[in-house]
This record gives sequence, C-alpha cells and structure tokens, in this order.
Amino acid sequence: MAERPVAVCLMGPTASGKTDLALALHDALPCGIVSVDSALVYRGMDIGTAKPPPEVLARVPHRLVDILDPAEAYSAGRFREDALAAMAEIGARGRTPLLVGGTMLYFRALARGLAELPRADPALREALSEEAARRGWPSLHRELGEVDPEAAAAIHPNDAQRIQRALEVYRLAGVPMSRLRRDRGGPGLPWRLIAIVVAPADRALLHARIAARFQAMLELGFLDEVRALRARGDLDLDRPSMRAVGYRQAWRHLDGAYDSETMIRRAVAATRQLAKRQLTWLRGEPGATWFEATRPDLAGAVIGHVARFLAGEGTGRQDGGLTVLE
RNA sequence: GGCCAGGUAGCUCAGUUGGUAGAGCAGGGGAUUGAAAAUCCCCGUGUCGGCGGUUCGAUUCCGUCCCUGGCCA
Repeated sequence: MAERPVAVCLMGPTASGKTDLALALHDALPCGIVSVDSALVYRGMDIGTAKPPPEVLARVPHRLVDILDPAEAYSAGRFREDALAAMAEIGARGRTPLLVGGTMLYFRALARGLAELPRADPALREALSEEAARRGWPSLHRELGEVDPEAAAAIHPNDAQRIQRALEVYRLAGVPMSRLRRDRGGPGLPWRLIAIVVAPADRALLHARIAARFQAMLELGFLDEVRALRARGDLDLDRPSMRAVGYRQAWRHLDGAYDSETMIRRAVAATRQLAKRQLTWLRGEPGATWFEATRPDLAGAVIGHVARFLAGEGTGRQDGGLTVLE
C-alpha cells in the first residue's frame, strides 16, 4: 500500500527550547516549518510571545506566524485548515512539514480531526453572556441539560465557556452538540504524524527558565510593545489575543491595577501554569518520543531520530519510538 | 533602653470565649472539539516564634526570652 508522507510534530511546554530546535532541524533536513501556536499568529505581538526575530523569520519561513491582526480571533478549526494547506504546499516542494509549537488543542485537532460544528457566532455569544449575567451560568447549564443531557453531563456547571459553546452549537444547528460530535466522518489525514516532545525533566529548572525569559522580555521592551497595542484603542482584555500570558498582566499593570513587581510575579506564575497544562496534554500523548531539553546533544539526537525515520527505517511501526498519531 | 503592635501553610492573613486550625495566592494532579497562552475540576498536618507555668488538656490564659515593625528616649 502507498505510505502517506511523513510530517513531524515537535511539541513541548513553553520555554523548553522548541524554537531553536526547529531551526536546527530545518538546517539539517529538507523540511518546512509550520507554527502550531495560538499566539504567534498575531502581528505586533512579538516579544511577549517569544516569536523568532525578523532576521530568523526572513531566513527560515515559518507558516502561520503573523497571519492575523490582534483584533481578530483565531480558532482550532481555522488552524486545521491553515495547517493542512501549509503542509500540502511544503509537501509539493518535496519537503517534510515540521509542525512546531505548544498549542496542544491544535495538534489534536490536526491529528484527530474536528466534528463538523457551526463556527463561533459573536452575536449569539454576546446574547448568551447577557442571559448568563441575568440568570447565572448554572441556570444555562440546566437549560443545556434539557436539550443536550450528554453534553451537560460532561460540562461542569461552572465552566461558562463550554456551556456557552454547547448552547451556541445547539441554537445554531438545532441539534445537540454531542450528536454532531458523534457522526464525524470525512477523509483521514493524508499524513503520518510522528511526535517528538522536548521538555526538561526537572520542573524547577523549567520554572527558572520561565522567570529568566520573562526578565529578558522586559529588557527587550515588552512593556513598550503592550503600550503600543493599548494605544490602538480598539483592543481590550476580552480579546483572545490580549488574554495571552504576559500581555494580560502587563495590560493590567499599565491600567494601574498593580505595581511592576506584582505584574512580574503574576505573569511568571501564569506562564508556569501554562507550562503545567501543556505537560498534562503531553503526558497523555500516545507514542510520542521524549527528549530531555537539557541534554547537550539535543539537536543532534533529534535530527538523528527524525532522519532515521525519513530514511524509512521507522516505516510500518505503529508503536514504540516513532508513532503514527491517529 | 521604654511603650505599642505583630510573630499561625512557600507568601499574605483569618481563627480558636482553652478540646492541636482555614481562606486567598503560589504549588501539584486532571479535564480539554471553532476563545485553548482560554476555560474548568480535584488536592491544605502546619514544632500556630522558643522555653517555662496554670490546666485533665495550651496555638489560645500567665511569665519570660528571641525576632520584626512603629512611636518615645
């Protein structure tokens, strides 16, 4: 049977060194980089997202970086479409897609697909939020229980965001979200994904890296970047872009809500919490090969690993070191 | 040196009219289908500053010492 081409997924928590590793892979192997990151998509959000600098982006193209204005909202569904298009383009040039990032929902949407659900509807969401302000989310959760008991059972009464989404889907589609999710179909992914995780085994070390990196961001002018975004006048803390770790805390600091020291403490803590959630996803990723982020020969080891696979030595394996993620 | 206020979880603090204590934050674990760097769930034993005393029993009352802050010298 004809093997599907390989695409490499390089994932890891924030501050684990994915970006440098991706560049090393790009220099060693014929591949094209696709960013898998819900914050790197935004233009003008460079320092706080640890986006590769312009010189690097000019030398090594990164797809799905700087594709959106911070006033816009992105989504897992759009990511999947964009990523598949980018991968096809890279494949057409005879190169291997290298998907790099830390947004695990996006990796999952790509690997396992998404059900055909109606897209987000801002007006409906606003209406639901107003209802919630009047009746409270538990009341909307009970309403969900009447139209979609299965979804209601799976969603905690305090989880406003998911209650809202489930009701949104029900009202737009006229059928329960849980039913739409069941009959997903369509063609499978035309790629075999292999998963590589890079992370430090020592959590304390990851925390230290996070703190040092935030300090470095401040020295690079992170606050000026946030000042510029605020100065536009059309952004606020409810925008998905401005909810990003660091931006949210800096924004509040510039509002005068708290001092600089508090801002730093909260931003760093929020980043640690992000890393923790990413690690929870990663632990559940079946068949990923883990590499210790601090090993001195990291780049060489990962390049060797990928190269062996591209040479066909991993072909046919469903489990073990290199695994198809389906 | 004197007076006052404090010393309780990693941090900020509450509390126990005497029966060995609990919130927020931090931290850990988990969930995760168009907001995901989002959203949500679960997890709290710590010589209650040290040493004595009173008491069946002291983190709580008393004495003393140490430490921190403020005021006065």
